[in-house]
Amino acid sequence: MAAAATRLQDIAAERFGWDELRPGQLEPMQALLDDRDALVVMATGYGKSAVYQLPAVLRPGLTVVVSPLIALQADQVENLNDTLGEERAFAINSAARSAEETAAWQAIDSGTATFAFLSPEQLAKDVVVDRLAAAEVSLFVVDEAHCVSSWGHDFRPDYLRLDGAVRRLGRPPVLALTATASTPVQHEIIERLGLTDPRVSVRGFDRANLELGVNWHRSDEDKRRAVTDMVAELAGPGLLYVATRKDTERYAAELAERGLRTAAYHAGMKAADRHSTHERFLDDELDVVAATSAFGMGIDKPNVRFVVHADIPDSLDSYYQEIGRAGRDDEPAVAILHYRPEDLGLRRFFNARKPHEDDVRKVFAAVQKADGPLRPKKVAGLAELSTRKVTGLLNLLADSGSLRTGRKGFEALDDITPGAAVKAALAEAVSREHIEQSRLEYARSYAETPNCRRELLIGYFGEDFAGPCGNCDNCTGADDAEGERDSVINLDGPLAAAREEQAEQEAAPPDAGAAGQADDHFPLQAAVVHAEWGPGTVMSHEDDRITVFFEQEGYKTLARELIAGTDILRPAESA
DNA sequence: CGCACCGATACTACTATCGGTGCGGTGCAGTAGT
Repeated sequence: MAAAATRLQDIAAERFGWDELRPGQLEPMQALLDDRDALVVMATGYGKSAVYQLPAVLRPGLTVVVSPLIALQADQVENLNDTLGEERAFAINSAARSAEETAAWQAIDSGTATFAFLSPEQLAKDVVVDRLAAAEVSLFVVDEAHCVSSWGHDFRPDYLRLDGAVRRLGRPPVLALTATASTPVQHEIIERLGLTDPRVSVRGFDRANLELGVNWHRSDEDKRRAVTDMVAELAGPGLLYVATRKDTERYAAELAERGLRTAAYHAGMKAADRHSTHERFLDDELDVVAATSAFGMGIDKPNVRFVVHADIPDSLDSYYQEIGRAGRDDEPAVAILHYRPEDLGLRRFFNARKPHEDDVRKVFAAVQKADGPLRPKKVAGLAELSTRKVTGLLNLLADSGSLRTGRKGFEALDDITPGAAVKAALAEAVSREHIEQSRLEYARSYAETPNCRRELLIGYFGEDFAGPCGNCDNCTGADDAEGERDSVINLDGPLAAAREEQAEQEAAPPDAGAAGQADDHFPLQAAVVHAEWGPGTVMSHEDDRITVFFEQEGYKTLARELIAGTDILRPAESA
């Protein structure tokens, strides 16, 4: 083991110029080299990419990297080819010119390519998977793996079909990488990608240099004024996240009037403008970008001094990811949420997208009538619906137990009636909506808690952190009502030490039992069963209650008093 | 779900309120047209 580590270290220095591998990188690398799957949750900038780049170069064959954005793929390809000093990384996507595409496939076919970057949509195509399978695929990497959970269910359903592609590629070891994943999201990534006994490493959850705060507002007007005032005063560069496209432009205009160098950013803007804003922000030519959630993935800028949210995001997963773009240089930075309970309404609206019963019925009927398994595209033709919509509905029908998936596509189970299938699918959709709502409720509890915000935030990610942290508004008693943010007291000593320890802690796999402080019967991360809500995992402890993530219902908070001495909640029998 | 906007109404001269309507995020891929 020690010899292998030394060898990895040597090659890291020789091929990539990395003097030292960091704690948390070596173990998953070793796992991959031993043909074992791995899940790595690591802050951006810490060196996630190294975890696959090194094993990819060491092993013969092709490493397939699934990456959600074409722009991100282009950056990764360029960086790799620069570092390696030869053309060994290629991207396959719709943006490529045909000559580039031909060259990429030739490199893959002939074995000179080491890395192939693709979107999940590419891997939904038989021709693509077949051609990759012909090259020897020795490693399968899913970058930004939280997208599996956050986008797969309705936005980009091909994310949920990646496990099929992995099997058809000969089941190489799979590595899932992300900067943000709460324990339920980690579980979902493991399940959806079909990871087997993965080596799980979680690094650097606490960002102690981020000062956390929430400002409450009664009216929308007050909130807008406070947001503009705050952003105008804070030292940049920084990010202002808002919920709607219109607001990005509105805030950008108002801040420009205050003399700031600003730009709006959202997905409806022209690609050239988006690119230019991105570049100007990285080059310190902008003080603040007012953006929707479209901005940020792939941004690794060290000196972002603040991330202000004018509207609450849909979950703490999103919030943590967005504020995580501040203070990467470890210098002080602020993360302030401007909150109105009314803002939750928009998020509820976004969560409440239910499928139409008729569409579900059509899709199930098409699959059931077929002689053999069908691919989504084929079903889409038969049901006269878009492939994307059909893929989502097929996933839903499969999740609710009416369809099974194999190498050749979807097949109906023999004993399911269309009525039962539709009913189960709609129930599954309701369950998903409950889970989404409960994630939103957790975000709300962050906004509304009178206690240490860092404790709550880190607790959401399944780690044990006992506040007070000394660097959030609730710990320092910063006066929110008057918007005074100057008199922040920094506590040092034991708290700082606790943070150090937290950062260094290598978390156990999510299903490996107690990772935290023991409770009488329900330690953190313990598997439990509730009489009504079914199986779940203990997520956090508060003084008089515990929070559990239930697989069918999402997050629920239970009063200790009410469950003590009853059978309502009990430890799950170990399977 | 909440908000902005519009036109109607109410009932009195300028402004207020009500009900209806439309809108709201994230990206891929593939195709049509310059």
